Amino acid sequence: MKALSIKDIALKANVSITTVSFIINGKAKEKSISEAVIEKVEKIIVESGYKPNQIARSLRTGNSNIIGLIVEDISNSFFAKVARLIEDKAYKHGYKIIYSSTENDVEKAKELINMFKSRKVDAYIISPIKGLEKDIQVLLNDNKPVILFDRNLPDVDTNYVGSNHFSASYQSIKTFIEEGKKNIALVTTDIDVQQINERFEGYRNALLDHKMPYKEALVLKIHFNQDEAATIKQIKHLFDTEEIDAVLFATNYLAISGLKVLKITNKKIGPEFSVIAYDDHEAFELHTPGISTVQQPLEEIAETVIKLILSQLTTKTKLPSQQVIIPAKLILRD
Amino acid sequence: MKALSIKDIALKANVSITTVSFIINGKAKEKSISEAVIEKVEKIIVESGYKPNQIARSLRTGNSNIIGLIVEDISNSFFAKVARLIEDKAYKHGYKIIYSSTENDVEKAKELINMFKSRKVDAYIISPIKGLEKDIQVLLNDNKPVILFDRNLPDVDTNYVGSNHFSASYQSIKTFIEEGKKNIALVTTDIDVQQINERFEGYRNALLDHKMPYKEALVLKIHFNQDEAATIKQIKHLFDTEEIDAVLFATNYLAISGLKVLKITNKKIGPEFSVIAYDDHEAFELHTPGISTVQQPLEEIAETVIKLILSQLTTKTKLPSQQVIIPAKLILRD
DNA sequence: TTGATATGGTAAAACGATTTACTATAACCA
DNA sequence: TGGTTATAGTAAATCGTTTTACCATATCAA
Repeated sequence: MKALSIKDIALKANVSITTVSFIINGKAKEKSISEAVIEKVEKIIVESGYKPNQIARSLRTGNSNIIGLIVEDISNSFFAKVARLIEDKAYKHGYKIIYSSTENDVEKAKELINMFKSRKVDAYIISPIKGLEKDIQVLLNDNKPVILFDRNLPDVDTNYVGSNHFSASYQSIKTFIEEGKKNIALVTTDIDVQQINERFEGYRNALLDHKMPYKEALVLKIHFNQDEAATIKQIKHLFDTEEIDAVLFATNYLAISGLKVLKITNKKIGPEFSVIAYDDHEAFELHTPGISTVQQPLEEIAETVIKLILSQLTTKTKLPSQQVIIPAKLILRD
Repeated sequence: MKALSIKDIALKANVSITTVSFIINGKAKEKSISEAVIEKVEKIIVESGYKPNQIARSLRTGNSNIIGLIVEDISNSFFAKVARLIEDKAYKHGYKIIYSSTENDVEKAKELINMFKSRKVDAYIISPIKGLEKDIQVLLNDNKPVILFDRNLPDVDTNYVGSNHFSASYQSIKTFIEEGKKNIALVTTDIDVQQINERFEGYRNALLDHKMPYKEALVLKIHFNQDEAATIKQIKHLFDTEEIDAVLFATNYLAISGLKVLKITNKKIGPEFSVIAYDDHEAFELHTPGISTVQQPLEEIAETVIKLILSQLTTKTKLPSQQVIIPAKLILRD
């Protein structure tokens, strides 16, 4: 039982394929098709449950109504939540999302871009990594909208939506200092992306601006793809060997590992040991005591991303690139 | 700068389109194309960076190498994690995932199925809701592989991968009873899906089997799509008005709301008040004290789903439906 | 009456691949 | 020698749409 085609509809209605196509695409009036024919054809379409083959449509028109989403890891709660919001909003405008996780692997990311390209996605939403500059430039040359989010690629002139990681990080450390903390650690990752680098710089600058020493020993850079057990070990080592009274975690999964260390070692968060985590997570709110976090406004990020895409998609002319920085909020708990 | 087509390659290599196609698809040997020609064409393909247009390919062959994934909410950590695992495994076999969230809305789900159908996805992975039976049957009649997961639809004869929710729930309650709990509450949702119903039945049967009364007042069914504030209010009301010494939460997001209530009201989990949550979550491990949970084996679920899909996809003959039940584990914490 | 315009519609090319059926030559065997 | 088979490759149909260019006929203004 093959699916119906436009041909079948044309046959049933005793009109040409062209006529059916015009009606489907709402061009009937403009192409002067009579009301009677329109009604007849529409009735047949509804009755038969005919749905146009999107593949054929894409082949002919060159666009797919699909938006490609490339992130580091779709199961990370930050990305999962943004993805959901983006999907919702895209869906309302007739677009679907196809996604993939790069695992911070440049080769995989390049492959993904190529797959999306050969699938003719209409636009790209990418949380990029270094080394993708050229591939993204190719997309831009091809006149495809590309929105970077969460992380920027300074060498690529395209749209970017993200938070001000430097200032959020700076604020966090400033808060620690004002609380009288003397030995503030930073647990971050070793991936070389702007967002992570900014968090580091915010940390360092806040210290220096307040005349506090920047001690390398208090900065732990965790290798990205290692398993959690190793991460926990390293964090534990840091806590065991250094005298620390406050720590900023640069990502939520690092913070979760860190909290596990505290739990294992039975170290308590309190006046003599403070924690701030980057990117909120249910676990932080529920933790006893509550964990202060830097909250990125997911809804606004998603909204902005979609808005940028739609504006690019509807105006065929190339719009100037926009860099939208949405401030992150420091949520102090307990 | 339009993308290269197979025609361009044929022209450059001075051979026919057919020849190029055979080479691309690894049928060169079988179609007796000479080694010299193969090499020449392959060289041109590599040098020019030509990538076949998947849309055209799909139109001609009728399959897309895309698998459609339909879940309740992709941002829920359970689904996000399974989705990530499924994506990984699918990717390794050359398939991509296109996903959407139903929000438990039958109409939206039907629409999604139709969109996927018109996009000619090769297979469907669906966490279904009641009311979708007919639509899924249509897919099956169309000979498309459909794997239901997390929830089953008893009236549809297709593949299913999930946990034994009845026995996990039963075990949880039994554990409570053995600890001497007398007033065990259940916080669940009002959606009518098998998985949720089984959790309820497990609760009820465990009580009755142990000669304990089933009290309707201790079962709170939260309306699915309401916002969290309302949920918190209802749970708080339950805790305030009923004497309860243990509670089973039927989903992780309900448990999170419940834990928030405890935090707000400063009620402590301990010997006189126990909690078990369904579907693990980072917040449960980190909570003080740790929250016991029913853990579904995500990796195994994803693995099984993909295995079923691939076996269906590779054998064109219709395989008998399989129902794979992977036991859930009750993790007791603290 | 003539030329222009509106009305109502259609034929056929195009999108970029896959695949079937075919051709032409060479090699081989009896 | 003639018939069969292997080798090396190609032309053209096809998938299901959209869209361009066109054709009639009717109407209308000058």
